[in-house]
Amino acid sequence: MKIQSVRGMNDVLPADSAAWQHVHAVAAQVFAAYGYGELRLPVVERTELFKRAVGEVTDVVEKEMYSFEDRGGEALSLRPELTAGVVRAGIEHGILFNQQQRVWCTGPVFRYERPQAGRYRQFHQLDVEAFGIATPDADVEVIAIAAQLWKRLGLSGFELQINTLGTPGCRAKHRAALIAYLEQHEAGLDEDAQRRLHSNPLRVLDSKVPATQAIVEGAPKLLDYLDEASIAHFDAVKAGLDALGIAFRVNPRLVRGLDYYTHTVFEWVTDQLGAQGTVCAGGRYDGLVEQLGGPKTTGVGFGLGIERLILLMGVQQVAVTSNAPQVYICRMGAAAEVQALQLAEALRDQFPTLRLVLNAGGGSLKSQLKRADQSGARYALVIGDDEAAAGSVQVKSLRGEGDAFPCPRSDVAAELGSRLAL
RNA sequence: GUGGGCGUAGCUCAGCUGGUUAGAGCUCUGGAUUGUGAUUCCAGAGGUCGUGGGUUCGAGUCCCAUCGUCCACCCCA
Repeated sequence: MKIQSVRGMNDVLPADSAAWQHVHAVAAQVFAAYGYGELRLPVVERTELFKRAVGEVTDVVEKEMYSFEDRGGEALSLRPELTAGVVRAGIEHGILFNQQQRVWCTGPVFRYERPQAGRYRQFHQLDVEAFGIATPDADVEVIAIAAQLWKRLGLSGFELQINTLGTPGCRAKHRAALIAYLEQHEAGLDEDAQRRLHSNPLRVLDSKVPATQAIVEGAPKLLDYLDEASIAHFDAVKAGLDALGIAFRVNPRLVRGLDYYTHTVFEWVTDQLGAQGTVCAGGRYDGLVEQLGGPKTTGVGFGLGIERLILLMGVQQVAVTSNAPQVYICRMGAAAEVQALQLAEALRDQFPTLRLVLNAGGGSLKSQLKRADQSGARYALVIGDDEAAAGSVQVKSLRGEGDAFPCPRSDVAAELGSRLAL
């Protein structure tokens, strides 16, 4: 029996890693452009952290966590999202006390679910968080970061959906009223809706079942429970997005699955990825830090699914910075092999960004050139007995830039430097 | 956890109502061209037909189980 990777946990092969490197490079650049600093965190945290942050009765905590006891009996979990760990670390190192803090984080997260298109058990997120800014300009900033990222990656076709959940107070009042209303009509609800009634009543509002929909029509609306400050906050977010020319749609049914959200919630959605169209999602979580034992401070941020982002880049065929070699050196004959070895190292010394492959493992010139071609290199350098004796190198274009020509060895660096703009 | 599709060469797949030795394309290796790739031609290598059981004179093909994978539901990035 061959040993395979764990279900839903995938390898990224060299042919695909260029896209990942591109995403990380562009993201790091964008986050820096907004003054966000990177946080690197452990993949494992105490299970208790996620129970308290994400919510005890959420699907993520109830049935999707990889939880285990370590040898010392500690209850630990592979992180199912990044925000909880970011907040934990922020509190632990005292960087959330009485100050603003802009941070980002990336890495693998884990959820035990059935894999499907755009959903995996180990997946990767980019996470952006702004702490200590209670005003709606932080909500706008965080959304703008995502928009900037799409712009720089060359992605389009998203719909930005936004909604407000108000304060925990109005949210709770609405929730109570909603549950009371739905309980009165429980018999008329479909099976799914009855199950969600207590676990996630806001989700019932989203039902597609006609009978349930009819009941939902008369249900208490969150909008009616929002206080003036919440409405003003939401209006300011919308105004900020308008000012930036970021199109959005208010979706009153937009509810996030994690308990900690307050006020603004948003999703960047695409219809190009099948059933899992949410690429980036987030919102404000003003109570979370305090709830985890930190100071009373606000937070707003988002999580972005890298796999979904990369799938979308494939669909939209966006250009990715190539990491294919630029030059491949073919060599045969004892003297030439040594000269080529020295030349390769000298070229790398002189041009730190040059991507150069030196043929290894021998082979006929024919087979070496075949490898050169398939490596994606633009030029092959050929050094055989003749060139070794003459102190020259043959420069050969593999991409239709004219015939091969001999070049004195001392001039090779200059020749490549100008041709490849090194 | 529920439902459906699919498991045949490294990859993408064909293989009829069960019937000799399981095929193609791509890739790879070698040759045509003593040292010139990508095009062309020739040759070669590469298979426990996912696994286990059953039916049958005979199973890649039918049945059962199991594992894997993909898609969808639930939920979510």
